[in-house]
Amino acid sequence: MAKPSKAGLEDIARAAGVSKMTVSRVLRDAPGFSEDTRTRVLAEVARLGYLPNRLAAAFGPGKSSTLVGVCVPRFTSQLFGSTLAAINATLTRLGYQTMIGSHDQLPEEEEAWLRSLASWQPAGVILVGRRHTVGTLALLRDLTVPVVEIWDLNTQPIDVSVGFSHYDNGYEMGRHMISRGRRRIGYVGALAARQTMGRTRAEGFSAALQDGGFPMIDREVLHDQPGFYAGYYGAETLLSRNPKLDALYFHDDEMAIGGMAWIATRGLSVPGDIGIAGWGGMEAAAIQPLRLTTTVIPTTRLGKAAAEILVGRLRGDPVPDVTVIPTRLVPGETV
Amino acid sequence: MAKPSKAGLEDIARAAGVSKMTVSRVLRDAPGFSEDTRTRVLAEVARLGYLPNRLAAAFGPGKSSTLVGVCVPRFTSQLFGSTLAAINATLTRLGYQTMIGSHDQLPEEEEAWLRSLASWQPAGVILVGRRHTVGTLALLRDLTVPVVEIWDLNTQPIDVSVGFSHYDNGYEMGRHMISRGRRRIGYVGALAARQTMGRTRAEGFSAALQDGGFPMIDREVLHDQPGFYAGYYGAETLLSRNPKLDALYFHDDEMAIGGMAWIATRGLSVPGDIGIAGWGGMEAAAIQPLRLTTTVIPTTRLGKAAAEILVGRLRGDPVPDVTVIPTRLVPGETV
DNA sequence: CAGGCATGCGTTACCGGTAACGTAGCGATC
DNA sequence: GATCGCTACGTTACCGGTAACGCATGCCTG
Repeated sequence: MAKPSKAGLEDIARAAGVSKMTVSRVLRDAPGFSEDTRTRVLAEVARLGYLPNRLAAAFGPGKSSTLVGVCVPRFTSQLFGSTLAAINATLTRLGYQTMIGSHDQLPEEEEAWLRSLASWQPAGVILVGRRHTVGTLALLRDLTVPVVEIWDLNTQPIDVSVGFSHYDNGYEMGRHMISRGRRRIGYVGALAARQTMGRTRAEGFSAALQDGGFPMIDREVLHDQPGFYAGYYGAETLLSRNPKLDALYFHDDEMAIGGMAWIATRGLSVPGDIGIAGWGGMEAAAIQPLRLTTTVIPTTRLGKAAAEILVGRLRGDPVPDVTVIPTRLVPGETV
Repeated sequence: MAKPSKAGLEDIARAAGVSKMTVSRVLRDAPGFSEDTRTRVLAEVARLGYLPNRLAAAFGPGKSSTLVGVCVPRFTSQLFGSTLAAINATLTRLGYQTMIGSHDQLPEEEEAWLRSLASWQPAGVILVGRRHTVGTLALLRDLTVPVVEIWDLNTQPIDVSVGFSHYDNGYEMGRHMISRGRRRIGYVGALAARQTMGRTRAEGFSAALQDGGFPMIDREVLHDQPGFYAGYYGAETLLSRNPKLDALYFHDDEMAIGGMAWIATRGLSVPGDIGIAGWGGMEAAAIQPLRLTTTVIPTTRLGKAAAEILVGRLRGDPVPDVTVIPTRLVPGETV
């Protein structure tokens, strides 16, 4: 009751009549102790309310860190949020702790975060995206720990990659639109100044339109963060400039819904006058009068897989370099 | 170029012709060195690409940790996400690192997270909410570090509190509805099994209706996570049971928007047939045809304030025990 | 000019675990 | 019965920083 958190290995050892090292072995389940000793030690651990000091464990030359760094673009996205939740839950369940950061789609911020993380001697790193600065690559090389690049599949990963191809996502949606008879197609994006994965989707989308014989008519990429209002405003800008467009592909579902809201104010009909597609499979689409045509991303599955693969690497298990998490284009009623 | 990350204080010391301790003093800007020495040391630090080992720094008896634990209910909420982003950005700017966790509105999960955090010897803790297990309280007492409770204002905080009163938020909205002539009022909530702050708002709301002479007619609190679809379904359930309700207060804006979507499918008009109010000031409300009546929460300001107050406590500055972040009821066109 | 004190360092010990190594006791083997 | 090898521990050193302390040197003051 006095000061439970102050008890260290030494205290347990004294109380159990063994050495520090034996207590350490019991707690880590390392070989070298009898069943009898184990029982005595665990009893004292419970009685004294021993709390391990991971700092000390991760510090020594053996460096048995249980710390994993995770860096996402931002905290305010539903998709990144649920991926993060899955990663965090899985790593916690497997006995690891996460140190989470965000980089706002700026590679330099990612490097700054990684530099800060490195000073905590992490056991592994999970990064969203595959575009990194040379400084980041050098730091990762020096760290010599497993690195999992997620979300945007990297076929030549630094270490291992888990995700899917944004290019293919865009390409698939482009083909889908053409197959539905759309001919005058536009694109509405966000975060124009950043190297987003939405840009990669737009490239795939554009290529599909080109290959299908109906090249993209126009695009509007805002500087804002993606979101409902950005979609609303983007649709307004693009359709005012090009009223004859018969389909729009948006950066994501929220923007698509925002775009449909603007279209509704103009008295135009979806999909009659104009077809709409989003991306992500976000919850907001659930309450739309029409089911939104979109690409569903299994965020939880992706996060769980990423965490498990990282732990596999940490344990030395053989893991695949590249793990594809399949996405699904779900045709709705909007194209 | 060889192995920059391997350089330690010892290496810098040797290269600069001084002792480890002097290098340490220079880097921490602790008194006890000349300007000349400083220049030499910093030159070697830059040349050798020295990376500090925070593990070692936080480890010793001096325990100068720069680690701050932050625990939020979940990662997939826009409001918690933007608060988290503000906390993280502010702490990073001030030279701290964050270790983030989630507890899913379960006090036991918060305790488990805190136990895990404690083993990293953090310098401070930020918790969302003010309901904690006895185990959590005991751990916090043993840790003897600053604790900032945010979001839900605690007038008798463990250490310090930054936030606003959810009860008052609800009460204010109750009065507002009555002042707008609403008389048969209902409530739609979520996460029925958890001690959410939405429940506190509902209590304040109910009290205002009682005090105003028009007690709450009915309520529907779903077990689901709050979200568009929960709002849709909750409105359906409640209004099917009680078709004569003339106003609904929702757990948050997303649920309110979901509720309006269901109402639209029934051909009812907002605010003509039924008044709607949400909570949070979420972005989804921006694209609604009608401006949603809601309470706007300054999440960024709250997060920034919380982080700054924590750092103030860490530096020993005098900080207020209780900091109120004012929220704003914004009457829209839906009540 | 002795004494006091600030400045600018170096030396030592230590934090709490863990790797590496040493060793006592005991049964099995040749 | 001497050797071997295994089990179940104890001992020691060490990780990389920092607090505490020691100690010259130079300057100021009475």
